[in-house]
Amino acid sequence: MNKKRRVGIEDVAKRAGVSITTVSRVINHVPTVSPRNQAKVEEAIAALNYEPDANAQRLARGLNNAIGFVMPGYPGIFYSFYAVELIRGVGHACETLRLDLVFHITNGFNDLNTSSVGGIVFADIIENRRQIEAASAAGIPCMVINNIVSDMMINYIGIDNVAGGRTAADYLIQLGHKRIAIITGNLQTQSGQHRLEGFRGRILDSFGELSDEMCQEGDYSRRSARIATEKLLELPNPPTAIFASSDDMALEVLAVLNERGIKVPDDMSVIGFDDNPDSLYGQVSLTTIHQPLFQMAEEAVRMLNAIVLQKEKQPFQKVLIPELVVRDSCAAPKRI
Amino acid sequence: MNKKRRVGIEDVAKRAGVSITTVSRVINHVPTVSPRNQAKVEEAIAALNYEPDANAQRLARGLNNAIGFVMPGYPGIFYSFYAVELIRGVGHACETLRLDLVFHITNGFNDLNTSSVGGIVFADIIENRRQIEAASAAGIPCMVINNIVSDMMINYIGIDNVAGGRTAADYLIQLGHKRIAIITGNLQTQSGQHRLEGFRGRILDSFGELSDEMCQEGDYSRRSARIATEKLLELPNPPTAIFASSDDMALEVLAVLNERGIKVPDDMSVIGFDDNPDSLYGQVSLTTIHQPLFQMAEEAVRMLNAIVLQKEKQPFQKVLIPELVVRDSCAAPKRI
DNA sequence: TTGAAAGCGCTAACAA
DNA sequence: TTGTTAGCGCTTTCAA
Repeated sequence: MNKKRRVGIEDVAKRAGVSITTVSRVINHVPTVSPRNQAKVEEAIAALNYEPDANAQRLARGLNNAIGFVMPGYPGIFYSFYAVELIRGVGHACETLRLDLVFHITNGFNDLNTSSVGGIVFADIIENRRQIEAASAAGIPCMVINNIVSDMMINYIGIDNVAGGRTAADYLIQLGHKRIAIITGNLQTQSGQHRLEGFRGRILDSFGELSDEMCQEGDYSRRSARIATEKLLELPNPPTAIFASSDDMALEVLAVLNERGIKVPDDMSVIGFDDNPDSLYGQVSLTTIHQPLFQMAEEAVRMLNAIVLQKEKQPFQKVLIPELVVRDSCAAPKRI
Repeated sequence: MNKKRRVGIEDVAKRAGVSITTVSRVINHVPTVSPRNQAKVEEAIAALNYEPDANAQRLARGLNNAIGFVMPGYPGIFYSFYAVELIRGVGHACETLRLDLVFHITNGFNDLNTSSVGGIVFADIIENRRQIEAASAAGIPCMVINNIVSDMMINYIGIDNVAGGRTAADYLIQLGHKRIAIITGNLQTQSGQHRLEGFRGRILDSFGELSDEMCQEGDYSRRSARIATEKLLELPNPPTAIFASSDDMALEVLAVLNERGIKVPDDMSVIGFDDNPDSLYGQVSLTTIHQPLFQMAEEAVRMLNAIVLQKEKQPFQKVLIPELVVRDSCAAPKRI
């Protein structure tokens, strides 16, 4: 209820002694304005401290320079390195492109206000498939981050988590490990499933099987990593290497090992996934799989914007390959 | 550029056989509509899958059901428990109040698009004083979170960090400690300054002075906490207790102590600040000072919205008191 | 190079 | 209880 009448385009026009059309031209950098008028208008804008009304512009233009960003609101999401990187990337891109960022944290069931944005970025697909379908049906371009979507014709940019899981297993096998365990991520998420799938595939290639005891289900939380690690250590024949499906979890694995006096990498190799800078500052720096979350989020916004402006055509689909980052937490096994 | 002509209020009116005004009334729950027309309009809305255009509504109403949320964009902000709690709180409140959340991560120098929001929440004041002044001058209600602002007539909701710092020192003194060190937060921030101020005040009360060596400057990063802890431990006469100005930092202190085989709380007491759940899962759970960040952010949005709707008058100013949470990382000193 | 005028999709007096 | 109509603040033809 901004009561006090804001200064409008008409005030500027009056002061500059031109029509509102000319003022509009100056605002929008339309070149056909005489230097003389240009200067007068600029003076007036500065003097009156005029700012165009974004809503009126959007209405008149029929397009929307805001993009929506929808994140699943499951508990703990904000404590993850993952979510925070995405927010940073999206935020940065919007800043650069001068787009308004309309943020939605949602459980996937409430309605999105699609009319206030030109396009929507969805971080992951969990419970919110319906929202994506509704937005698409309403003609709003959507872009899904961090999910490879094969059963819907939609724009996405994802990470090849199968390749990532495979890379982790491969590295450990190359080092000579034979008893390699995985602590999975949340298997409700595609990333959790795919990392396991890639890991299992590589293990099967070499050893023919991945035993149940070597496959502990986690959910990306530190707590689940602790429980899984303890189970692994209590095994009659514990693993010589552990692949934790996120750096956060790997850090907890490291903590448990440390508490029990098990040396890394001498007595146990640990590999993570994410390349979270937190994992650099412990006693041993963590070997991990790097995934470019920030860049992915940034590119998602840039491409979505191009699509909204019809400078790019749909569907835009891209898969990024995560890469091994060797640091200090893995070595050849001392025992077999 | 949502090309395809969306279904508008006129289409609904036509189909329902009423005027657009009546449709508008239904949308806005104006009670003076006959049940008969009400039903017809509702049918038409459902059939056409009509959704009102948020921009047009805002323009016509002259008010804005979106609020802005401005966060300082300094590096690392998103890795802090602090920032994430605020985002969660603000996000949740907007969800509840059905407000659009326009998110800005800013260095404090670029301009804010004030015209697209009804009010703005500023998380902290760092470099962005100018933005707050500009928005206020433009008549946009502002609410500052986590800062007690005495030199500006502005709405704020803050935390009494002086009291928090004092409480931490007091608890340690009560336990019998005499050599108590502080690792400060970023002293550019008010919270960093105030926690130090409160801590120092209480120390001075009991001991008359706080030596330089017992006061290590940090910046809320884990790295700075590590460096500070190392300095403290190398002292000829190290402290028996350490107050870290954030839980994140306290966790790093714990990590360093653990690496050196120093037992907590037997050989060293450690107290943090925040009440970050991460600090529950280590070997010792952290004694800390709880600050209600989530609630603060939520209330900020709620009050700001009330102000925008002129249901509450300005300035709204409130200070929350942080509280001691006793867990396992502090005990009476064994040595003096 | 400029301006008049017709909308953009909706709300809110006002009159009926 | 309903509909007519004048805006909200801007962009964009179109004609000059």
